[in-house]
Amino acid sequence: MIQDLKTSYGKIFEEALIQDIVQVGTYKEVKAGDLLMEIGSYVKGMPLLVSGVVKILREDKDGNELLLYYLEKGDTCSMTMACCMGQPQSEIRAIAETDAKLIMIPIQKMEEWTRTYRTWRNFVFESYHNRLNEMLNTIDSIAFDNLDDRLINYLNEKARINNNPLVNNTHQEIADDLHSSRVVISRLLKKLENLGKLKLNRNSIEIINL
Amino acid sequence: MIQDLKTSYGKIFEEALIQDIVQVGTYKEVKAGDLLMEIGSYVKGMPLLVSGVVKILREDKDGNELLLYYLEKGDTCSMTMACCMGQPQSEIRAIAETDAKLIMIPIQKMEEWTRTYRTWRNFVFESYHNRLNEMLNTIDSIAFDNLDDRLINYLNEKARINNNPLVNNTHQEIADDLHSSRVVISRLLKKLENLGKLKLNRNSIEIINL
DNA sequence: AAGTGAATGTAACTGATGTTACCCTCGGTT
DNA sequence: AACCGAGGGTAACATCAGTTACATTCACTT
Repeated sequence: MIQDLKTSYGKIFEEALIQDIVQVGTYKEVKAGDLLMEIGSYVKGMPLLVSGVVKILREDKDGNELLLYYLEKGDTCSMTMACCMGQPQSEIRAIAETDAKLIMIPIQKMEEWTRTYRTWRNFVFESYHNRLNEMLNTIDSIAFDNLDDRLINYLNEKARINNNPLVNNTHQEIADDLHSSRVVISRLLKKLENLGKLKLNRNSIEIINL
Repeated sequence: MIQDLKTSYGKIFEEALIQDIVQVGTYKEVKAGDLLMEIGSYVKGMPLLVSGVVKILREDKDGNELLLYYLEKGDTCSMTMACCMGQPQSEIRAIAETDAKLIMIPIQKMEEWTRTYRTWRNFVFESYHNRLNEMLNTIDSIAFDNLDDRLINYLNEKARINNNPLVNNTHQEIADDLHSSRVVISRLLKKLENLGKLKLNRNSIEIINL
């Protein structure tokens, strides 16, 4: 655990803080697809992502999802921090996009470290700030772009986080993330294929030039 | 200024912090419609809202706006805080919705007070947290609701912040805030009027039961 | 080989929203 | 009184996205 910590957070956290984290944090490995946090559930700890990718989802009244953004190495869940502010229940769902390793910090430490460690304070602020910016991007995308563009962005982002131009998802899964329907996504994907921008296979999509 | 401060922030800030704010803050009164912050502009200070309402807008590539949320007494602009994190330029536009009074804090004080004042630290965290939640609401609204519902919510919110069931806006202004078009808003408003939910006048809308 | 379910392709239709065009009315100005 | 611009009403149409329905293909099981 200490090795993972130093690799991912060694540059931003001071040594004493790293030691503290090792003391109170619990190491956790999760598999792709694992549910890390559910809407309405009580937040027990704050996750520091060491490796892998976690996707953060919002749900509408009918139970349909919408992808908000991804967390990557060095990120944490700002929503979780809310728990320290009298909002114990999660507003979002978190699912491991890939296998991932993370360190869970008991939420009681939040306040204390914010007081005592400058680097922790900065980390938390920066975290909030990054999440606000991601939310802004999400809003831009939903409010200003048509579905074609959102799909293209989605595929590019997916390829980026997995470091692989072959996107291993079904049309249904993509439709869920974009809060659309399978038929619509299939239609748009076919259009993009006809434009030579990608190649469709069963269960995967090969990005050519989006 | 000190009186305004105590009224709006006396319960959450300790006395010493209030004194500090009086020392370095500058008092400012603005008129409804005044531009407080522009996209791409450099952030000079952090505003503490003492009275009135400020609306926060996002803009698309064609220059059309979208209302993100309102700031009210006791709120501050989280986006502004970003300036302390190497993002000097504003991502949003802020316009006084009503006449408003605010206190501008030099951004250099942010770091210092975050270190020294527990109440300031909590205020900043809570601020971020509130803004994240408002962004979530905005996303829900854009992604999950149709325009009818967004319009209804908009009118109710407007009536709430102005404490007046008579909404003094043209259809064009509403269309701008909702990132729609005048014709569409007129159409929906007329439908709501026919349902007896409101009454349309020139330059204003009377909410009856939304 | 036949059966099965998931994934995908596709057509036809619907509904919500945006666009264009033109109208009228109100209030203030010339 | 005549004029004018802003605000608003409305029709006709276009477009995007969602829905329904059904066919096809593939991988895997029986």
